[in-house]
Amino acid sequence: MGIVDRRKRQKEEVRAAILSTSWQMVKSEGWQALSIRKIAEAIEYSVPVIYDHFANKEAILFEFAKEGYRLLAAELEVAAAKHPAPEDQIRAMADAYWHFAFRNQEHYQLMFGIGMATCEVEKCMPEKAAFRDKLVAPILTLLENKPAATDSTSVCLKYHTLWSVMHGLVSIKMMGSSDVSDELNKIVLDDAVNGFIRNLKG
Amino acid sequence: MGIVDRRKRQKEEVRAAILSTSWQMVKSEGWQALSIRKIAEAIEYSVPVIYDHFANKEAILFEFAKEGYRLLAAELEVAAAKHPAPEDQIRAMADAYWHFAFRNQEHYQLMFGIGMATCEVEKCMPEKAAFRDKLVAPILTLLENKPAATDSTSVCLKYHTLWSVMHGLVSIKMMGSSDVSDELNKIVLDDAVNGFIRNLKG
DNA sequence: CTATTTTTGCTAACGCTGTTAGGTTAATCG
DNA sequence: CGATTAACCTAACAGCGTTAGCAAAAATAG
Repeated sequence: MGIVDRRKRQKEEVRAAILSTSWQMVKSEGWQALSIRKIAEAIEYSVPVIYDHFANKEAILFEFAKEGYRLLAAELEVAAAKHPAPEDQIRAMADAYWHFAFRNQEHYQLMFGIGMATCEVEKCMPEKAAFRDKLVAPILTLLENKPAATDSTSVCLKYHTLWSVMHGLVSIKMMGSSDVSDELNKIVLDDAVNGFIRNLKG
Repeated sequence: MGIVDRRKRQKEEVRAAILSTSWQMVKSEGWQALSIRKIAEAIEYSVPVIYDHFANKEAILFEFAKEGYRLLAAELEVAAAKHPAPEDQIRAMADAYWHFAFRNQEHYQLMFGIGMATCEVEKCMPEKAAFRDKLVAPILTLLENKPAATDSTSVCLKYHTLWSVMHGLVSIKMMGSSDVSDELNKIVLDDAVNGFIRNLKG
């Protein structure tokens, strides 16, 4: 039954071509410029073929958001692995988060920038949970040293605070409404993260 | 010369009708659903008339972003005026910011949510400067008690940190990817703001 | 009061967009 | 070989922002 295998393989190739072409477009012209018709032309297929692989345009962009979460989680992993102390892990991860955001602006915007129909993201996007776990780990370790604060609300609370600080800074810088230099922005992040850690230790 | 006056008045009325119709649409269907053609139909004019009042669709939305900044600045003003101590002012303003964001989601999204072509916003949007000044004031007061830290970079840095925390939290909640209850979110904000103030006092 | 100019508003089009109904061709299976 | 199924395309629908060019109405000038 090699025939059906080849068919599947060929279909997979078309799908991959759609994604790779799409990504090129997103990278070079922004996600708003992505157009089904342009994709079709680039892959040398007619328009409806694309709908055999993706429900609609958003589904294509959604794929990149998922990829973004995978990439980010991997980079956080690497950053944390370089340090034994949880506070250093948090600092390193904040650093990694910051750099990820600006080295992968398109990914970042697709992950967080647009409403994205938001079908309760965590449900249809397990990728996001992995990212969260990476951040939660060192917070948990730090809170364990401080008894009576390891309950899940505290951890959840602190994780949310940390993420907010990072995301707030990134998105403010990204929307360009910040007339502030890159260095200063990095200092702001470090300052905020240090404040967070101090607050965490009590 | 009453004639030219009436003309101006009538033109102003059309402009106002465009804005009011647009705002209704944005409120009820989201800013992405705003359509020049639908506006034209609602105000019972033909499509090109709208372009006599606004350069393009974005210019209409831009108007609401500006309005948002005016509203926000006013609410921050009121919140701060209720407290003499700068740290309480910061807390009150964070609270006001939080509530503004969710009572005025459409405004908020237009202010910060979209790239908005971002023509160096502060330049073509003096409204934003007023908002910033409101946040900066109590920070400045607090830093004055702590000598050798009143330089403008510090103030700018702290303002950015505070704004980031607030905006990060708001936008994470707004994108709906947060499975966290409202109360907890509010606690996170208070926690973060308290951490910020503690860090500020040194 | 007529003639000219200015303002005002419209129709119709251009060139896009996402999405889908329906038919045709090619390949596979019985 | 004939029937079935999968692949694929053409063409259209219904919308979008934007603009060129023209008609009508109003205001001004002679």
